[in-house]
Amino acid sequence: MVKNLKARKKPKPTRIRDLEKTRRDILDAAFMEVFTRGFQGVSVDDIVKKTTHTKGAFYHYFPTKLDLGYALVDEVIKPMIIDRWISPLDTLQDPLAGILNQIKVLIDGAAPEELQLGCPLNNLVQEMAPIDAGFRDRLQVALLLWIDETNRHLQRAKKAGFIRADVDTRSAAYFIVMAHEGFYGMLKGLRDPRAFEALYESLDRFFQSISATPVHEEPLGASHCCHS
Amino acid sequence: MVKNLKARKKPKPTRIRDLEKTRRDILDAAFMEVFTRGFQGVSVDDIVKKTTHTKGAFYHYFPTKLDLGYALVDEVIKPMIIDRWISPLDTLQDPLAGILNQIKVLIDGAAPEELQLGCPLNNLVQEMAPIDAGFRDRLQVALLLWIDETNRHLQRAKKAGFIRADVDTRSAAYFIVMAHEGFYGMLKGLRDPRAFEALYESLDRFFQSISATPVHEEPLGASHCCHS
DNA sequence: TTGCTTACATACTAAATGGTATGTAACCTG
DNA sequence: CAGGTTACATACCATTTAGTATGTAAGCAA
Repeated sequence: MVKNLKARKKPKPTRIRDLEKTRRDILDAAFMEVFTRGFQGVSVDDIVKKTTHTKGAFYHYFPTKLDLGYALVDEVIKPMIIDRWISPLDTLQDPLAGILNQIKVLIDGAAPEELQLGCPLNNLVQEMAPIDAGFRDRLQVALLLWIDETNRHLQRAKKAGFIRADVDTRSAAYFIVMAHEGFYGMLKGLRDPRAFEALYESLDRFFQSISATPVHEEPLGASHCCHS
Repeated sequence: MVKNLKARKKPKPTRIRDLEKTRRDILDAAFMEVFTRGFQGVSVDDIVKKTTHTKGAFYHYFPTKLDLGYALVDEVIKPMIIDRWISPLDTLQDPLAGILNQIKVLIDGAAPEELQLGCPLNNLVQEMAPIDAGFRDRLQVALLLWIDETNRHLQRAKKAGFIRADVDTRSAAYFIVMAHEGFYGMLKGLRDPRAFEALYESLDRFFQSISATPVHEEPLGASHCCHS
């Protein structure tokens, strides 16, 4: 009866089955489970238990568990990289300062227990890249996307005079992504908050070493260059 | 008969059962398996298949699979850290240059397929730290060991005048260990050899930024400081 | 309304998993 | 050499695992 009521309003108003949503539900639940316990650490049953759906739905959308993993990289993690680390820099004049700031914002905004889970991309790289070619290829694409987009911003910063002319922006982009991975990885291993300060300070020092403007808006101690 | 022959030579010459060796065999095989496929990715059966022993031997020495994992951290990985990253610096005047050099030596000396396996410590941190407290504690101890010992060398370098006086050696030690983890992690994800050069170049730049001697024996391009 | 297709739910299976029970030969102590 | 203990090997078990077979209701085209 409720059904009829709704059904008469519009031609296609009530969808008891929401195609997009079901798939997305499974994908989102899978992301959280895999993020917290690793791909090999969660079972398909674990994942569906976290949704309102069942195994039938799972295997309707994903032929195998591996295919779900691949979808996780392509449809959840890649957009997340863009969303968290690339897009926020779009409107900034100096992306270099923006990257450091973004790290601080995301670290400060995250719950401590979330921080200990590390970086979703890095987790999957460490766990799955050596043992599955499908993961390996997709994770490499995701990493290169991050590096390429970071490089784009660095080139822009270089043109604008924020980065010294002798700096190879691509190498720096590699390093920045590497630092992210190492940073989150260390936070995961050392639950010491002092780790954050130490790492942040050293990252800042590196950024200053490639920066054309020796002092940032927030100088950490004195200027680090040319005062021996 | 061979047995008798040997047995007469010394009081306890022939050991059909070698207590230490059996345990070590299992530990070594487990290390390689876990290193390549992850702790959750290998089964106890997998491990014993790689040895000449059986499941009975395994559970004689290790009460559970988790206990084996803990032993891996304490008895294999921790000594490996000292062996690979700390001891080689003992005889060097300038540990800073030594660290960079050691990275190069170990990377060059490793087979490409071994490099793609990443760092044994980092692998376990990423996989197991969030899901098991026993691993978490031991891995943290291992990381802090690495950081503390690195710091010791940096303090020595600072006293000897190789590191600038304003540098916080402990922060730098954190950063160096972080860079190792990130470095190996990236090499694992990006199988591009150019990644190594890019990362190495940026690492070198960071080291120069904390170094008191602006130019190393192998200057990468011109001096990076004070020539704007 | 009819009838076909899609989107799931339920029940099941074969294999793998961590762990145990039990047997047995090696080793030590007396 | 007798008797007990240690160091394993073998066979087994309960549970979990990815994946499948089958049932069924929703949605749609005619």
